Amino acid sequence: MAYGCRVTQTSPGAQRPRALRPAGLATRTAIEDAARSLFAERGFDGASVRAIAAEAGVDPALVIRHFGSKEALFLRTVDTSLGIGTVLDGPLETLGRRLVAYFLDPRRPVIRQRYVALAQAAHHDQVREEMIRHTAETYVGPLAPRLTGPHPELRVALAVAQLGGLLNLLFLQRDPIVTAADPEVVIATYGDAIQRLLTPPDTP
Amino acid sequence: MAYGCRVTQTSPGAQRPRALRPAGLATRTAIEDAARSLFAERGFDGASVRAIAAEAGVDPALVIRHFGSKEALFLRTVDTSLGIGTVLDGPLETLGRRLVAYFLDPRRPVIRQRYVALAQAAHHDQVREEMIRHTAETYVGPLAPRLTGPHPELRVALAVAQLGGLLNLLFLQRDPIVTAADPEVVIATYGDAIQRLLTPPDTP
DNA sequence: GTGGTTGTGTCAACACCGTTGACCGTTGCT
DNA sequence: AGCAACGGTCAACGGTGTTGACACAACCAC
Repeated sequence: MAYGCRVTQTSPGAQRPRALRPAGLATRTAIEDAARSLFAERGFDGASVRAIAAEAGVDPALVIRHFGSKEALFLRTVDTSLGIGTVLDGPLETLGRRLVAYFLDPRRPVIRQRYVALAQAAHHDQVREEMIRHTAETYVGPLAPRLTGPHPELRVALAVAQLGGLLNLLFLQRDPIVTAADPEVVIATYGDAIQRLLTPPDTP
Repeated sequence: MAYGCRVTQTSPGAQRPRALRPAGLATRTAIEDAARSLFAERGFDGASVRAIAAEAGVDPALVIRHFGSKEALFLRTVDTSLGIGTVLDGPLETLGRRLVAYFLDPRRPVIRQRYVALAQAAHHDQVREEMIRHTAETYVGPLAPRLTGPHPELRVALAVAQLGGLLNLLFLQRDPIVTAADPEVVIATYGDAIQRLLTPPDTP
């Protein structure tokens, strides 16, 4: 009954070791680097734990030992925010187009990789919950108070849905029409449709 | 070099046997029924070939024998259209709201199941191509000619993207905000945003 | 009727997957 | 010195989709 820190009495989730030694930390980051690389390169399903372990030069079992599960490793490794960050800080009136422009920017090819990996992992519960949390924290929290008119939270959530729809068609489905279209036209057209959710025309 | 009908010379895809006998047809439909049921119930990943075979009362190998692969069985079994059909026939001016209303209708719980299964299978190439084909055939083809203004095909594709975004947030991510919201509000708000893509206000 | 072809079905196996338990050496604290 | 915990390896488990070898049944030509 009296044991160490590996497993506590009630929560099997808190299994990450505290006070790790230098060697442990080194291999941990090696595994994280390998995971980041392979998840981006091959997606969630395509990157096997064994391949990640091989890339990091360790035993597959050690990956699970350190991170608990492949899903947990993914969550600790892949940035679910896709690097949005400061885009949301600008003026609300042009946010629609700026959001679309950010994700369509060819100088950020990492976004596509991360989104594909994220979408593949989306039907695992922990990842799903993290995405919900991220939406609430990154989008709804900061944005809803700045909106006028009814149902601000819902309208932000719907704007996020609309944004996700574009990423889905563009990066996952690779729809030929949208892919071949002039990015500026997509930014203007789709951005304005998102804008309508954030600042409806009858709410000046 | 000279063999029967199982595999033709050039196309390895046409491997389904012709002129099947009654017994074969019966088990084929049994497998299809089991697959339809389990794919809807557990999704693409959750429904294993072995489970489908067990439900149909046959050997797992027979499933692959008959359909070539799990992916092919899925494509032959699940309706990728989600039953849209006649919704697109009505007046263009109210199509945005009608589309959203169709997918939010609680009398059609099958839609959610099929969408989840479809989304899980979406990163397999054949399924992806089928979805692109379906978008082109069901939405872009009939709708784009009815649109006025510039880039009609692109605007239809973007409307489809937007619609998919809602389904994604609602059925896959199960976002609490949208889930808890009044469906009528969602239909009005999101439907009007879609409508803006189809009939922009500056194109009367 | 006989033989060959072909569809139908079964069985065992392959290669791979995420994960776990048993085990061992090393580290660091007391 | 002793001991607990960490860092790591190994083999294995139960699961996956898929394949090849093989057996039986139905049809067709002779």
